[in-house]
Amino acid sequence: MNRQTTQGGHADGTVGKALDVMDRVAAAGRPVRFAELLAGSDHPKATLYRLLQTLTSQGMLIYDEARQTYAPGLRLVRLAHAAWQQSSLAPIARPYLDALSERVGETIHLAQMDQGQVLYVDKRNARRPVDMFSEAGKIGPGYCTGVGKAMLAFLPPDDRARAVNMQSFFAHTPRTLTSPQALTEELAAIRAAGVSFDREEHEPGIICIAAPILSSTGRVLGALSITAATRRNTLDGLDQLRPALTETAEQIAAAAETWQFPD
Amino acid sequence: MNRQTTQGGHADGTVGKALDVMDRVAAAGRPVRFAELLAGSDHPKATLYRLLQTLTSQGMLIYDEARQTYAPGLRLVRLAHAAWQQSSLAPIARPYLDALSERVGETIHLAQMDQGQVLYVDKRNARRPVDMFSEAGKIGPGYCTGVGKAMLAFLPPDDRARAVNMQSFFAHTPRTLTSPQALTEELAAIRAAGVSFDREEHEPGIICIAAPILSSTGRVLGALSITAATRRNTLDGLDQLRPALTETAEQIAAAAETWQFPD
DNA sequence: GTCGGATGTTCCATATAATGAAACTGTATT
DNA sequence: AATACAGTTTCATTATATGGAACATCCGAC
Repeated sequence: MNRQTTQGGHADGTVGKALDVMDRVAAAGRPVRFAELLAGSDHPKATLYRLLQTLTSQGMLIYDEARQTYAPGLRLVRLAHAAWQQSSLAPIARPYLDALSERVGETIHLAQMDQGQVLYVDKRNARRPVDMFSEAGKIGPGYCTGVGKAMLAFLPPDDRARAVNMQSFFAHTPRTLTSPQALTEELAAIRAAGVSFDREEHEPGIICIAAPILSSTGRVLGALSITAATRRNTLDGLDQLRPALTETAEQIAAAAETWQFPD
Repeated sequence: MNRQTTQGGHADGTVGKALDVMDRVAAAGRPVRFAELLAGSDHPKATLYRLLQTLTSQGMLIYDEARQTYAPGLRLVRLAHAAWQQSSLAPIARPYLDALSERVGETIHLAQMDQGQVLYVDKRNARRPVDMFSEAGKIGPGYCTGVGKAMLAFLPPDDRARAVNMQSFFAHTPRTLTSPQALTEELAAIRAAGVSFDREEHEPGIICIAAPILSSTGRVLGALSITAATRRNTLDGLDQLRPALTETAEQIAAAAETWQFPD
C-alpha cells in the first residue's frame, strides 16, 4: 500500500497526455478496464478512449478483447532494453557488482534516481546471479530506503529540498522517518558519514547499508547497497562491509567517468 | 550489422510520430545527435526538434547538454518493468525455466513475438556459461533463430505470410535461410516436427533447439529454446533434450492458460 | 580576427489533428 | 420487456502541431 505522490505535472501536448495514460496503466499493476481509467483521469470519455486506441495500435498497450482490459505492451520492453543499456549505470557497473557480490555474498542493489523515486537498475541475489531486469525497473520510495537516502543526501541543496517534498512519508514500519524534518536531519548525518543505513524503515526485518555513487564533480550518479535480513545479520555486521561497498561505489564512479568522456 | 526492416508503418497522430522517434533513438544503440536523427527522418527540422523536446521533458529521452546527444530515458525502464511483469510470459514461466535450467544445464531463452521480430523476455545461463549476449528486452531476427522459426511456424497462415515478408533475410552466416521460399518450406517442416533447430543460422558455432508455446486454442504465446555451442554439443545432442523442452513448453502454456482464465 | 559552413533554435501564419458533448450500440441486471 | 451501465462513434469546434524560413551559435579554416 504505497501512496507515492501521483504527480500530475505539466503534461505538455498530446504526447504528454498519452504518456500520462501509460503511467496510469502501468501503475495499476494489473490489467485495467476503461471505466477504471476514466474514473482516475480528468479527460473526457472520448478523449481517453482515443488515446487508448492510439497507444494500443502502437503496441504500447495490449488490449485483451475478451476481458476488455488494457495492459502495458511489449514494445516497452524493447525500448527499455535500449534505455537500460545506454542510460543506466548497469552495464558499466556490471563487473564491479559481480566482484562485490562474490566478495560479500549478500544481496546487492544498484539504483538511480528518477523523479524523486528510487529506480533499481540492477541487482545481485545472495546466491545465484540472475542477471537482468526481471527486477530492474522496479521503483521504490526515496525517503525510507538505503539507496534513496544515500542519493538524496548528496543532491544539490535545492534539488534535495524539492525531492524531499515529493516524498509521501508513508509509515511502512514503526521505524520509518515520517517527516521532512526528520529526513533532512538524517540526510545531514549521512553526508557526514558518507554512507546511509536502512534500519528496517521500509520492511520489517530488512536492513541495509548504502553508499552514493558520485561523479568527480560531486554529482549523484546513483547508489549501491548491501541488504540483509535481521535474522542473518546486524547493522554492525553490515558496517564491516563498508570498505567493500564504498570501494566498489568509487570504482563504478570512475568507470562511469571514463565512459562519459572517452577522449 | 543487423539490417532489420525499419518499418515506417502507419504512424497515426502525433503520438505515433513521437514513438517513431523513440524507436529511432533506441535503435541507434548509442547517444545520437540531432542531425543524425534528422537525416534518418522525414520530418522537417522544426517538427523533429519539438518532438525531441517534448520527449525529453517527459523523461522518455535524456539529453546530454555537453555532447548534444539524445538517449532513451529511464522512465522507460520503469514502464517496461510493468509490461514485463504483466504482459510477458516471464513471470509465469519463471519456475519452469528454473526447473529446465537445472535439468539440462544449457542456456535457455524464453521469447515472444513482437512486430515480426523475436523479443527475448527471459533467460537462464548455462552451467558453463557460453559467451553470448542476450538479455531480456533484447530483440532478434525471426527468420534465423530457433525461437523465431518456432513461433512463425505456428502462426495463422495470413499472419505468418505477413511476418515472413517483414524479415530482412540478411545472411548472418553461410547457413542462414535467405529467401521467403526457403523459410516457408522450413516452417512447414517445423510444423510437422513440432520443434525447430537453429543450425548456425544466426551465429557461427551456435546451435539450438526450440519449441513453440501454444495456447489450448493453438495460438502462439511464445517459444522456448535450449542453446549450445557446436564445440560442446551437437544437433543430435540437443535433440536428446527435446522431451524436456516440449514438456516445459507445455507446462508454461498450461500455466498461462490458468492465469488468463482464473475462474 | 574574419569568414564560411554546419548545427541547433525560434517564429508565426496555416493546416491538421485532438477535443468533448451528445447520440448511439451493445451487454448485463431486475 | 425495461433499465442501467460500459463501451463506441459522430461531428462541429478548437487547440495543437506543423514547417518554411529567418535567426543564432559554434567551430574550423584562412
